[in-house]
Amino acid sequence: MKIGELSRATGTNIETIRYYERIGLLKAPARTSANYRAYDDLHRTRLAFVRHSRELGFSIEEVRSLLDLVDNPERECSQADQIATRHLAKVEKKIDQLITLRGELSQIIGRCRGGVAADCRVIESLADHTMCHRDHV
Amino acid sequence: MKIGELSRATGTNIETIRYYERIGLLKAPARTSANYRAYDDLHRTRLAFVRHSRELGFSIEEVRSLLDLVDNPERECSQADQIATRHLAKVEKKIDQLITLRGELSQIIGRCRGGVAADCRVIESLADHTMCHRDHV
DNA sequence: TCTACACCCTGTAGCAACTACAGGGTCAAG
DNA sequence: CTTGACCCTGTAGTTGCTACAGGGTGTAGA
Repeated sequence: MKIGELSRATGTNIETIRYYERIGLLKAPARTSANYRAYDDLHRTRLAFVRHSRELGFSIEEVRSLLDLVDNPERECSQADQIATRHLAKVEKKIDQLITLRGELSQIIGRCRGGVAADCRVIESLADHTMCHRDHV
Repeated sequence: MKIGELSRATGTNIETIRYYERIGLLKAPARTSANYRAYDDLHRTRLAFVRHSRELGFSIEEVRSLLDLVDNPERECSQADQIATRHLAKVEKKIDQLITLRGELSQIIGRCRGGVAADCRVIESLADHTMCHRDHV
């Protein structure tokens, strides 16, 4: 499988595949006589794992740790669970933050009654943080 | 006001203030004889506006457009409203995505029953996207 | 007066996680 | 024999900062 096929098979940008190889997330594949990368099914599986993990929001370093567990099946599963649990906590925190944000934003937008910028309630709200009812990060 | 005072007054990192000046978000202030930046209250207000906008998740370019409206008070307020409304839509989309993500993650985590990585359901789920009930980005 | 220390300056490099070239080589079809 | 699709390496750009390195300035105490 050449890099273009792997790219199509996994929905991953070619540059991204090469990037993953460069940072050591994917092992370097064999090369053809023309120096083209030649991938096999194991590479495809591994890349799919990486992509899926990334889609779920795991960082590259987290993916690296997860791949480490894949490569060492005798190790404790609890490590994977810990990574996932911590990530879930981050996601939940982010959701909370964004919901707060959404509240602030709709309040600010709701104040707009048209006219010129000089009288703009949106701009006024942005200038004056004390108008906010809640804190935001 | 020297940069350190402005930094404390607005809760902004000194490096960040200089960065904002470099990218033209803040106007370059006057300098003292020792070549120190000398800020006044207008600078403080402007930086507070920038910080608040950034806290609300507006991009630097969006902040730039908003500042443009501040500097041209005769312009239509609807531009500010448009920027904010578009941003709100982005925030709402992100919330939806994260909620989907949260669902996927808790499902994956819920499957963990301990043991070694070879039998790990978390890793299994990451390897096999087809187990997901919903799509994720 | 010396010196310690907090503060300021510029310029550049680093972070995450890619993405986008530039400038070349390879290979099969028409 | 040329066109076009594909591949290669290496480097620079993206966003929004943050972190130095290697200097200068200003003031308080010994």
